[in-house]
Amino acid sequence: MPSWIPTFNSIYERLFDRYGPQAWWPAQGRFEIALGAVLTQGTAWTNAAKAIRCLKEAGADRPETLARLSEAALARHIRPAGFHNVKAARLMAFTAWWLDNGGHRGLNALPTATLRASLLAVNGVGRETADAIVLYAFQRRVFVIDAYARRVFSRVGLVSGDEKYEHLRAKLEDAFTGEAPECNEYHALIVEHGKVHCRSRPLCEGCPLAGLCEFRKRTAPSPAGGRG
DNA sequence: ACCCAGGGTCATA
DNA sequence: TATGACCATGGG
Repeated sequence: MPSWIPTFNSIYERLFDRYGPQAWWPAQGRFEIALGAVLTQGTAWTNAAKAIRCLKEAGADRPETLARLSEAALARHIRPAGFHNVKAARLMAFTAWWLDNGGHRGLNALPTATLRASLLAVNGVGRETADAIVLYAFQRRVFVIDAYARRVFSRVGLVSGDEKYEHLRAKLEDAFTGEAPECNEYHALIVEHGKVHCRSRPLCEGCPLAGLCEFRKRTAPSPAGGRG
C-alpha cells in the first residue's frame, strides 16, 4: 500500500522533493526562450543549446537580426540542433510572426488563449511547442503535455496515456492547483524524471514514485480520478 | 552499430 | 482520424 494518494499535486511534491528546482529557461529573453523551444524539437537540449550559442555569436539571437539572415545562413548556424533545414524555415516563419505581432510587448498583451491560437498558426509550431512558449516565455498558466508526461502519469494510473492532447492539457490544468511557476517546474520535473524512470522497465528502482508502479500493477487500480 | 533526444509536417489509407 | 516516413546532429 502506498502511504500517499497519487494525485497530480502529490506527484509534483514527490518529484520536486527528489529533483529540486530545475530552473528551465530562468532569465533569458522571451525571444531566445522561444528559439530554444523550436530548436529542441526532437533533439537533445544540449544540441539545441549549442545552436543558440552559435546564433548569439553570429549576433542573430534577436528577432530583428535573425530576420535579416538568409534561410541558408540560418540553417548553417543552427546545424548542431539537427533538422537544421526544416528548423531554419520554422525559425524564419516564427520570427516573421513575432515581428508582425509587435514583438514581446504586443504578444504579451494578448490573452493566453489568443496567444496560443496565434502560435499554432505558425508553421513548425505544434501544440507542445506553442504551450512551451506560452508557459516559459510568457509565464502563462499552461500545462505542457509531452511524451514523458503521458508515460509518467499513465504509469501511476492517473491517465491512460493515449488521450488527445487538448484533453490531457485541460485535465491537468484543472486538477493541478499550481500556478504558472509550478506548471513551469512540473513540466521540467517530469522530463527530468522521465529520462530515467517510467520507461520500459517493469520495476522502478529508486523511483521517487516507488510503491505506486507495483501497487497499480498488482491490484486493480481505482478509476483514474485526478483531483487536486 | 544501435538507440534516442525538452516534435511537427506531410502523404497515405 | 490515425499511422509512418522524414527531417539530421550529437551523446551514450
